[in-house]
Order: sequence, then C-alpha cells, then structure tokens
Amino acid sequence: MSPASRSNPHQAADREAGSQLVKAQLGLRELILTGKLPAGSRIAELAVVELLGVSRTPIRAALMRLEQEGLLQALPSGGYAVRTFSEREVADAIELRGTLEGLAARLAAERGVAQGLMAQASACLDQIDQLLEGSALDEAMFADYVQLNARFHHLLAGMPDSGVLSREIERAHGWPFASPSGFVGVHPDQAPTRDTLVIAQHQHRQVLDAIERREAGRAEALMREHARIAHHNMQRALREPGRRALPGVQLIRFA
Amino acid sequence: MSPASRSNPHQAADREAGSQLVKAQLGLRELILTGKLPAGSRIAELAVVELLGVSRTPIRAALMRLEQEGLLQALPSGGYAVRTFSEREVADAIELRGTLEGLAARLAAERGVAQGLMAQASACLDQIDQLLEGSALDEAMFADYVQLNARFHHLLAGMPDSGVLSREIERAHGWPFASPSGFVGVHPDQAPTRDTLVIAQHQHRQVLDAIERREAGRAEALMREHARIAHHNMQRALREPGRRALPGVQLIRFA
DNA sequence: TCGGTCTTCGTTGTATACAATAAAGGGCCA
DNA sequence: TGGCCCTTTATTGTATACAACGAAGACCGA
Repeated sequence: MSPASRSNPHQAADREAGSQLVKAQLGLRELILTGKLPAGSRIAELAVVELLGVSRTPIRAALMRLEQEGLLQALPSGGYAVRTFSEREVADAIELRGTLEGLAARLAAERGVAQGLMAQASACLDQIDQLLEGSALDEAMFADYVQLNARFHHLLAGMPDSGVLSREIERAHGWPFASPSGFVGVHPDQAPTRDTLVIAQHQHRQVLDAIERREAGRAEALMREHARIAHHNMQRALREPGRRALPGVQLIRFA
Repeated sequence: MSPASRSNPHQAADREAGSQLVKAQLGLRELILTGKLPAGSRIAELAVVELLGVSRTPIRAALMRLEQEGLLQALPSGGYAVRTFSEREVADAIELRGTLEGLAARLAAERGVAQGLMAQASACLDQIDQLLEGSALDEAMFADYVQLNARFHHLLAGMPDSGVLSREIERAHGWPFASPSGFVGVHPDQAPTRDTLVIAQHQHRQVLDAIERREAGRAEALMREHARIAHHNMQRALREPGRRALPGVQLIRFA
C-alpha cells in the first residue's frame, strides 16, 4: 500500500471532500502556510505523498497550480521550492492588488452596478458597522471582520461584471499577505487597532458612494489608497514579537 | 504504439525541442489559435494525443496551464473547452493590460531605472523609428514592428524590477488579442495604417521621457492610453473582411 | 591529502493501466 | 409513437511503473 493509510480513493466520503486534486491543493497550501514545508526548501513529491495520502498525480497537479498561484517556485533542474518573498515583493503584491481593485471600482462606477449587488455590498458594510460599534475587541470579532471584509472585497471584484478582471483580482488575493485581510491577525496582540478598522470601513463606504454617484476617478483612487492600509499593517505586524502566528509570514525574507 | 508516430521520447532531438510538456503546451496553443480546435468545443485528451504525439500526462499538464492562462475553460463535469470571449471581455483584457503596464511605468518612474535598461529601451525605439522612416509598408516591415514593439513592452515590464508585477504583465500578454501587437496583422490589408504606428511610437517616446524625468503620474496615464490603441485596432480589425488571418480572432463571439 | 572520475542512488518527467463517472443510444412499456 | 430506463461506451481522474537526469559519495591516481 503506497499512498499511506488511504481509504479507497473512490468512496463517497472522498468525493464529498472533493477530488484528490483539491485535497492535495488545500493540503499543500496548508503545509506551506503553516511552515511545515520550510520556506525556500525544495519539495519532494514522495514526501508530500506520505504527508497527504494522495498519489503523485494529483500532487503534481497541485504543485503546478500553486506555482501558477505564486506560492511555489519552479526550479530550473526540475521540481519546486517553497517561494520566499522580499519585503518589497510583498509591497508590490499589495500595490498590484490595489491597482486591480481600483480598476474594478472605476469600471463599476463607469458601467453602473446592478441594484441587488449594491444592496448586498451595503448590507455587508452595515454588518461591519455593527461589529465596530460593539465594544468587544476579541478574537471572534476579528475573525468576523476578516470574513466580512473578504466578502466586501469579493463583491466589489464582481461589480464590473468582468470575468477577466474578477479572476485576476482573486488571483491577487491568493498571496496570503496581499489579500485584503492578510495582516489582520486574529489574536488581539497582532491585530490592528480598532481605529485602523474604522478608517478602512470609512474607505469602504466612500468607495461605494463614489460608485453609486458614478464618480469613477474617485472610486479608483480610493481603492488604491485602501490597499495601502495592508502595507501599513504589514510594516507594523512584521516588527511585532509574536508575528509567527500570522499564516505565511515566515515566507518573507528580511533585509 | 499509442502516442502516434513518436520517436523515442527520451532521445536528444526531443530534449532539444524542450520537454514533452513544452511541446504539448506550444502545440495546443497553436491548435487553438489556428482554430484547428474550434472555439467553444470540448477538448478530448486522446484526440490531442494523436495530434501531437505526446502521451496524456504532459497533455493534461499543458491543459491545466492553458486554463490558468485563460485560453481554456474548465468544464464542471470535467475536462476543458476552448474558451470564447465576448467583445467586452476582449476590451476588458486590453484595459487590464493597460492598467498593469501603467502601474509598471509609474513604479519605474518612482523608483528610477538602471541606466543600461533605459538605453536598451531607447535603442529599441530608435529601431522602430528607422522602420517607420523607411517607405516600405510590407509584410516584413509589420513583422519587424511586431517584434520590436513586443521587445519594448517587455523591457518596460521589467523596469520596476518587480518579479511580481512583470509576471502578471506577461500573463496579461498571454491573451492573443490583448497582447501589445495583438491586432497588428502581418498582412498589409489588415494592418493598421502607418499613422497608427506613428502615434503609438510617439507614446512610446513620451512614456520613456516621463520615466526618465520621474514623472510618475504622466507615465502611468500614457501607458493606459497607449493600450487603448489596441482596443481601437480591434474594432477596426474585427469589421474587416479578411480578419480570419489574425490568429485567435475566431475565439471572439459577436453580438 | 587533494583532485578527478566513476558509480550509485534519489528524484523527477513520462507513459500507461485501471476505476468511475457522464453521456449516448437502444429497448421496453405505456 | 413517445417517453423513460437501462445498458453500453467514451472520456476523464487517479495510481503506478518505467526511464533518464542530477547529485552525492566512493574510489583511484597523483
């Protein structure tokens, strides 16, 4: 029995959890982000086979996908290594995301957005408001914020109704630290201050307002600036002592 | 013998031409762009095996890559289909490229560019000037233009010295019609007028000038506007009678 | 003792066999 | 004759066997 301790790969339970490829992709992602596969190290396929209990074929497929996503680096002699990022590359990734989201906001303003979608986005922001009005600043609150924030950014990416663009934005979100809530740790120690979230939420509102008023240039500029909060959060988070808790930070090389 | 008429896959001749994966990827790309695999149709892996003389494994890898590139669409029931594009999706892809190249130009201006790289770009533009000064408007001239133009855009993508960004720009160039010279057919009939090329070249010069003077905003705006030439060329080219000669146009659905 | 070369081993790229699903066609019943 | 179900077939997802390349170590010679 080679793929270690696997149940029959074609049973219903496995299909529920998705295909072997999905299992491999999620598993690999987790292994990388949690640092179980050290940053910069080469990845041996057979090692992953033992770790995940999936045969080489879906593992190789997952490796290819993660390389496209940018988490892995293809080695010239074959195989892959866990990619590391310079601080500047992280900043570039954030700037890239801001630019793409800015484009989305501009196009949304220029083209107009379906009523229902705007309502969903607005409702999402209402929920964030409620969250911020509550006095709790605990783990659960930050976890909720991360989720709602991700939802808002997802809705915004869909507003221009452009498959091409929304796809690229989702790609940009793939980098763990470039994603909208990348540096919003769930532990209060590493979490940004409440004021930071208030500022971010203000920008959310203004962007939606600009889109509604069809003020394209303003919408774009706001989204760009909004992304820079992540850059600010990064600089703060990286200098904190307990930063290991943030998933993926160990992928960043320091100067 | 299953992979039809293959020479031994591990002979030197094959390695020269690159791995089987590269062969499959390039071959599939060609089959799609030339329309031998009809737009919208499902792709049967075994059919491609016979067409390219490569086994299923590298073919599947190539299919995955082309799906990431955006030329193929993953079907929910498994497998892939040749993706088709609405006219608006093409426009979006061009706008996306312009935005990314605009970001590159802005960052280049903000950060400054190595002397050697600027010199290369400048020399490239000199060559285009020479081309336009010559009176010939034949196939060879357009082919040269396409090559030099691609080179300039590639150099520009590298100017911010950002692996993250240059990679995304190259991705955006992957769409055949969104690439910088996408609608510059090599047949004079479908080629843009000389004046169009003169305008484009003027923008090239101005962008370089803006970057040199560290005028970031101007550099960005110029590159965005520059990409819109492609949009203009598209609208012209799509209404021409002999447009079949342009590779990839058959992927575009009309309203 | 050091350098070079040869060998061996591990790892990846490729091909193919197998299992399961989805679609298509034919047959049966109403 | 039309609709539904069953069977059959084609095609994908997965596992694994095999071949070649690259790296590390051992051996030999100087």
